[in-house]
Amino acid sequence: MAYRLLIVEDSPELLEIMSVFYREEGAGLWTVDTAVNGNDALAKVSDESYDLMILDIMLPGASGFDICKAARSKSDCPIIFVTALSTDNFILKGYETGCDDYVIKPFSIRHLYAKSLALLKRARKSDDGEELRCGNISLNKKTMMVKVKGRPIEIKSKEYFLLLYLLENKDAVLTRKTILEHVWCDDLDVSDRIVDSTIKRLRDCLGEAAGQIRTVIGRGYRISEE
Amino acid sequence: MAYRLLIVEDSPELLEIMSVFYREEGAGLWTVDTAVNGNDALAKVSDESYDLMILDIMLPGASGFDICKAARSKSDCPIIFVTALSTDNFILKGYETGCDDYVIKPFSIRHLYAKSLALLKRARKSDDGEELRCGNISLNKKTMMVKVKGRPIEIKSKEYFLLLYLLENKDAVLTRKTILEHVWCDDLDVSDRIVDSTIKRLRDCLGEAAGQIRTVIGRGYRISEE
DNA sequence: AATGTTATGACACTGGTATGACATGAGATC
DNA sequence: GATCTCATGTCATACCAGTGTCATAACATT
Repeated sequence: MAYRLLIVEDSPELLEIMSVFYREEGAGLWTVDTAVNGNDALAKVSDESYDLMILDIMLPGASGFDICKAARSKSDCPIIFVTALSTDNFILKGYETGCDDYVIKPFSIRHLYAKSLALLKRARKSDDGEELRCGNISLNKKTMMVKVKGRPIEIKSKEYFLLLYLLENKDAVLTRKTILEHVWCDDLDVSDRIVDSTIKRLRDCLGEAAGQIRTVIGRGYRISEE
Repeated sequence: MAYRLLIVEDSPELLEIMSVFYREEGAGLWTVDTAVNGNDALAKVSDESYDLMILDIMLPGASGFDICKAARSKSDCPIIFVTALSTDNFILKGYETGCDDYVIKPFSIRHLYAKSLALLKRARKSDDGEELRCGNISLNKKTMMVKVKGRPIEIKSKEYFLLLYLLENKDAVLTRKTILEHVWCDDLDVSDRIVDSTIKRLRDCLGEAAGQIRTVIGRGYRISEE
């Protein structure tokens, strides 16, 4: 799954260099979209959604600051300003507008690329990709496949949703009550001993990874690595 | 609640400038801890837990890279390298080691400060808030996880709820009676010596942070920072 | 030194949890 | 529609960790 990148830069040469670099270096990691002026960029920002934006500040039409503001009103996608304006005031204005980083021209493209990866890594932590992992267990929300040590396993519906809920709250102790509310949300007139039974069945499914589901006596259950 | 910042820098003057700036500018936003050499820094990283680290690379003793690696093995706290080494190779090595940003000396401290805030903002998104902290102990009400110096510890149900009650009344002296009413609310026909036993077991769990729970003879117990 | 208070370790027991067998009911198959 | 099959909920039982009690040691206060 490629990350969507938007580069806004009014110098066509630099734009070309950057987009080629991101396309080549990542070997398909990035889908690069570009704009050469502020208004185009604004239109793209409002229409599309991106995983990372690299914005020049001085642009024909709207400025980089305007684009950043527009983007922020919609999402919190990481934003890097790339510009020749190196006075403290400009830089601080950039951060106030809500950017994540500020790179001054001339710059090393490898350096910029490394920054992009670091930023993406941190931003991705907060959003939920479709693959949840914990130790030897991985669950794909899209395909609803669960794997242990990379091998797919058979899993029934209730066990699947219980595992999903546990994984979405990795390391957290979940009480039977909370689990019931989230996994049996519709009919709450079941005994909360059902959680025990389902945990048992889930552990059976997980085989050697069963130990990752810990019982926390008096409080509930939690899933963790190792 | 203040954010814990670690600055590692072998030039005492620069270290002083930076720590003063963070303390003044944030007006209490930061608790600044410092180290002037690699080995001190390594010790601090393994003992304490921080919300942000600013690391010089060239240091007497262990290098900034070493410190970064050590920190990463334990937490994913944001890390900024600050150094005069500006060759591409060094910068890329920094990012490979897992830093979040790389600032080249000489640098603007306001710029660095703005970066710190941006990074903190992003890092905080991914963690699950509402943490009660007191000295080396932290308790997350949502995940029911208790950490000492940033390391999770095993804790049983009664001990957990006792610790929670103490932390919610940090620095206050709590009598056995009050504690019983709040932690054993349902069955009050227990002897109030049970509080002593549970305090003992809680102290055992807390290990080196056990001393934070003080006995106040004739009155009860209280929790405080050192 | 005497007295009251707390720490500590051993022990017993209770209540929460694991587990397997069984009941139920919704779909699938004929 | 009858039958089969499987997923899911319930229950009884056994087990054991967590919790409460107590006796004794250590400590604080007078």
